[in-house]
Amino acid sequence: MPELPEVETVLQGLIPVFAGQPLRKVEVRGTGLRLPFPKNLAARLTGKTVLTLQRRAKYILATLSSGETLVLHLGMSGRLRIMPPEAVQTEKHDHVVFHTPNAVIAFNDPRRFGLLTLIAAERLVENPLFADLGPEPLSPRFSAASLKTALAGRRTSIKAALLDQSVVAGLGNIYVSETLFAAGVAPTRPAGTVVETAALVRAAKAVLRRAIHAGGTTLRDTRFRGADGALGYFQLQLNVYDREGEPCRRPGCRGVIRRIVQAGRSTFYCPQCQK
DNA sequence: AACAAGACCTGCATGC
DNA sequence: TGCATGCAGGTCTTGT
Repeated sequence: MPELPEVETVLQGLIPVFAGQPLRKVEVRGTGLRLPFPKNLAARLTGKTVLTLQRRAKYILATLSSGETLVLHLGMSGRLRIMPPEAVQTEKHDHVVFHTPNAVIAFNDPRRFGLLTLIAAERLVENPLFADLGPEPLSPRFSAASLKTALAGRRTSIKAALLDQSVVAGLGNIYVSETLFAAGVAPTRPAGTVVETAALVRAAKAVLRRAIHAGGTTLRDTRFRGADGALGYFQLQLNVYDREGEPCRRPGCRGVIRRIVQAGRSTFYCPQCQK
């Protein structure tokens, strides 16, 4: 589920039921996900109030009245299931369950690539999870000039470079393919040779904004019925991702979408449109 | 320093 | 039906 737009969608759904709320009870099942859970996790959360909620890259950050920040990453398969207190259901792979006065929120993650930890707020930026993150793609810090600098001298493919969270923080496998298509850049080009950084930056911002808009629309009316952000994909028209063998959507283009594997991951592109 | 490959997990679709 | 294979929206570690 989780690239930047999906995380943003989950965050927007979480804010009304989590921000400002006291954690009356927290259930922790198992010993951890990608990283072990912190010691005494349930005790350190119980009775604390969630002060603010924000997103950084693909992480959700909840500052707590204890001075710690609850850090959440959805990995590949993480979901937050928001339930009214009178209709709580437990599911397989529910790892942490938060109880607030108005909602019960379950962090469910079958593949367990997700992450949930606590970090002292003043030490957040120096934490290894965050220290090397690049600029937020929707911020002015992600610009043609900054991308040019980040790509300079790099011989890996532009596809792999844009997936690198230290180059830009939040793009994932779907939106890198969509960005390269929108910018007309072939995914195999060595990153350091790509001069179209202005086009790439413009494309990435546009693709992400559209995706956030689509995801947000879906979430609004499903918030209490298993909102999971994945629904957003039903609304967003993808131009290349998962469209191998299908015709290019660009008007007048006779190209057929191809799938290749780069750094172990699928890349989709139109050989006619992307040079 | 930068890069590709492997590792971590479970679930699902496909083909025999 | 069972079984094997390959695939999945991420990121960290390993070895070159």
